[in-house]
Amino acid sequence: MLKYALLGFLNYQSHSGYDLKQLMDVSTSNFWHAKQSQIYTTLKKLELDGLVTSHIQPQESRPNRRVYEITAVGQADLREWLAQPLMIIEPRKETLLLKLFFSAQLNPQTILTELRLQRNLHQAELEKYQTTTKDVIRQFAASTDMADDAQLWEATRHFGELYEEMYVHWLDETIEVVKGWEA
Amino acid sequence: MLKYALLGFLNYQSHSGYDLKQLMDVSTSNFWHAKQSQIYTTLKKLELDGLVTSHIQPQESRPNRRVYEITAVGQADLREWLAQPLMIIEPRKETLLLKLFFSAQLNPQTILTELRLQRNLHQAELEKYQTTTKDVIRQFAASTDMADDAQLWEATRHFGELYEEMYVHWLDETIEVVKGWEA
DNA sequence: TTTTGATATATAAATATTTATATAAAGGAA
DNA sequence: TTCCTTTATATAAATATTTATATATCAAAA
Repeated sequence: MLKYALLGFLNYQSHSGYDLKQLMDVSTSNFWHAKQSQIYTTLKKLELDGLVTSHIQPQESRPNRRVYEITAVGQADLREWLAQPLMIIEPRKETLLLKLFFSAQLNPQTILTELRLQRNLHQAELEKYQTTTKDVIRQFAASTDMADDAQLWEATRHFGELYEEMYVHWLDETIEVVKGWEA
Repeated sequence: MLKYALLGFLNYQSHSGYDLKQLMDVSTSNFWHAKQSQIYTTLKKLELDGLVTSHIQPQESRPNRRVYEITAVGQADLREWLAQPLMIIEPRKETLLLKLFFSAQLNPQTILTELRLQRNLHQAELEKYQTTTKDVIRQFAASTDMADDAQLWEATRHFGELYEEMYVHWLDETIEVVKGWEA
């Protein structure tokens, strides 16, 4: 699926692998992420498959960049994927829940330490969505004529906010449950 | 990480690969899932590593079962993993959000069809957590003396409920945003 | 009587992802 | 002047996961 994340960005404009990693880290990391190595190898494969082309862009005082652009075939592939409705619920993987599920034998203090640590992390993440991320999208929306794009990006940001709000709420509840064991 | 899901179940009692697949499907699928093939190959690897042992249990009128039990080494490994607090936020992957992020050029009707389809799926999933899943855990809690386990399982069930509630709410909101484009 | 579904295990092949490492140059900090 | 960070690409190796296929038996349904 990284394939479509890369094609999606390249459909706006050409980018190097390095660019694409930065873009994903600041925009899609809420719902899609990838390591640098996977991005480079996937771009290579996309080029082999004719969905993108690349050329070297020489630079002074910096290493040369390999810039990728999407082909007509790549655009068609992307459009087809986007138009095809997703018919299933994406299965989640949540390590914290897996650990908690098997933690009844553990010292309650050990569980509480973990839950409180996670609460801090998720609270910070929530605040990031409510401030930094929100501002970035607001400024972007004001500076371009891509109003529809900005509205969809805001929708994905809001998902992040609602998710972290829910998560913090659930952690608070679950902390209370485990606290009850100590009495 | 499937490793720890399997060790977690085997720490309660011995199971075959087939059992473990059924167990995961009805209990952890909310936050951890695996295909049958991955379960069988992972069990084989756990045995090689000395974390579990196995023996053939002959059956009449059914194929023989290979039953796995956890070793002392396996128990120690599991306990260490459980006691080690998770220090990061698990990165998510949500295909629907990835598609939405790149969908501004699409016909609004195409987006709305997908969002409404997803709304139905998530609403059904929400109701499953609120009824079937809740009952299963309630009955389990009433029938055993594993009160702490039951409370943690209920916590993971409630996560599923809160998540789907949030998801349906977000879909409703997002549907309204895209509806606004048609006017 | 044939097919379907449930019970059961196993492996091959492909794909996806992570971890680790190598290279290289500029600029700023210590 | 040495070290650290940022910019930039690339590959090897390991791990994780999915898809597909094969085999075998019994019971119930069509």
